[in-house]
Amino acid sequence: MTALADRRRHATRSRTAARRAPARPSLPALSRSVEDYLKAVYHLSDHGGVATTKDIALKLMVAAPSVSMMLKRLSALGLVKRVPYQGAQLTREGRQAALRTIRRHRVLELYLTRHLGFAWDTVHDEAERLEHAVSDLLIDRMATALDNPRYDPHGDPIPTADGRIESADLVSLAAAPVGSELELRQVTTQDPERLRFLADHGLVPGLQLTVADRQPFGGPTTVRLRPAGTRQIVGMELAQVLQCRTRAK
Amino acid sequence: MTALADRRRHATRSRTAARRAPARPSLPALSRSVEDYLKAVYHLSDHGGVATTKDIALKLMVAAPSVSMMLKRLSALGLVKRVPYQGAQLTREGRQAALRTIRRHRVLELYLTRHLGFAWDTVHDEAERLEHAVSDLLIDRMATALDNPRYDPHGDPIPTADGRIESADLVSLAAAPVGSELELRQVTTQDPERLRFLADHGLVPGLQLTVADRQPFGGPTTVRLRPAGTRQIVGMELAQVLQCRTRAK
DNA sequence: GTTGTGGATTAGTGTCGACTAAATCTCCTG
DNA sequence: CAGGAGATTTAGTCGACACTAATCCACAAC
Repeated sequence: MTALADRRRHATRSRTAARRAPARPSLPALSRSVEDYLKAVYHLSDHGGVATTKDIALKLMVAAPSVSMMLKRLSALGLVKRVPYQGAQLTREGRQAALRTIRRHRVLELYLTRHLGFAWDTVHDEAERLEHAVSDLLIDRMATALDNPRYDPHGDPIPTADGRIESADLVSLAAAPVGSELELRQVTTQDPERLRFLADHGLVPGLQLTVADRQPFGGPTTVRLRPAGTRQIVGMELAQVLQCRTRAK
Repeated sequence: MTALADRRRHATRSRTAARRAPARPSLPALSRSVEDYLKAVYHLSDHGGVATTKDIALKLMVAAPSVSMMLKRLSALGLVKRVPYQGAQLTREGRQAALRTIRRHRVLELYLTRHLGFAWDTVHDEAERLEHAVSDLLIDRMATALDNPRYDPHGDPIPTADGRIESADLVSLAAAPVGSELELRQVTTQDPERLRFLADHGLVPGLQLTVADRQPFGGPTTVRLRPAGTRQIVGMELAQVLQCRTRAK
């Protein structure tokens, strides 16, 4: 709970004593909806925070009351902890379930690009539908065919089959100081248009670059690409989406 | 209609004048359930017959009233023609939709066996779930990667992207006269145990064989395999599942 | 402290697709 | 041609998930 229930705990007016969730062994077969909600909560409460009803509703494009209802169900299933009017976080089980779905999604994305000729700006929607239908066995076969990859086409880390995920310490290109020598690691957008633009300009994970210049007041950033040495001007919105690792000088 | 509404047409007590279905252009995005029902009707009314409520219910493992309800909906959507208490057949549109789903299923089965190391007795369930989630684009990519195959791992013909399907004129091994020289073309079971047995004994599509002997009264059939010349005894139930083409002597 | 406002929840519905129980129809048989 | 068996449909529910409208809570601002 941590960030969730520190104060105003009494606001729950001691509600019906949280039912036991029977410690599911492994695969209770979650519905598509449940998986989507768990993913949303995972992404929104990413770094120790709390997912609010509104944010979940926006992300999943449903009305707020639908979220309230579903969070109540997920809470009864033992997949989230929530404090009414405050927000929700995943339990350990909920987190495992979310990571299983995310693993499926990311392995699928990579497989579609590597083995079936999809461009990186078109795989998201396909993976979004398939992630609810594939078996873990199929995902593992795909992962094997891909040589157990660690990152998807956008640079996001792929959770392992046993539910571990790498947490990288990255900095947005928009926040990196001028002069930084960086390696582009993740591209955190799914907008096809942006992705196509980025690919066209060589801005894909693995790229080595140096921050050459930045206009003040959120203006564009100029980066120098390695090894070619060409320069590229990246607008603010795009720079925010490019997550980088600082590289040894 | 043909076989459906020849007699007892008045049994419909002139019901509310069949609503217009608005001649959908191409892809109205059918639900998983609808696709399953269409497939069931397709398979059950295969050779000009009629699919009955009971048979559909058995095949889909649902209760009969669920089938009645759904057939009414499908009829309203213009996907089946039905005569109450008699049965249902697909319309042209329904048949196209069913073939689209079947194409997806069979391409998936073949892809899973050829490219991801699945055995032919394990692909059915996986394909059954995936067929409702994959895009036509993905299926076409898989088909291309497979070099536009004509048959799935069990020998069933794969419908083309524009909805044509090969109709083969096959005879069951159980019905082939002694002395026939045959090529095994299709294996019409999805039972994993049988499939494993068949594969273990080399009884897979493409096999050349000769009917050497048959016990009377539905007893086992003995076949001689080509080119090895070894003999194999096949029980009645299995023989019925092996569909063959007669081969030039 | 009261109060206003925006976010959250409850209340009440609707749809899809399943179910059981109770009619109803078809068609075979005597 | 009357009955009856079995298949089919109707009637009434239910659960999962969505919605809108109305109410409720939290928190910041006075």
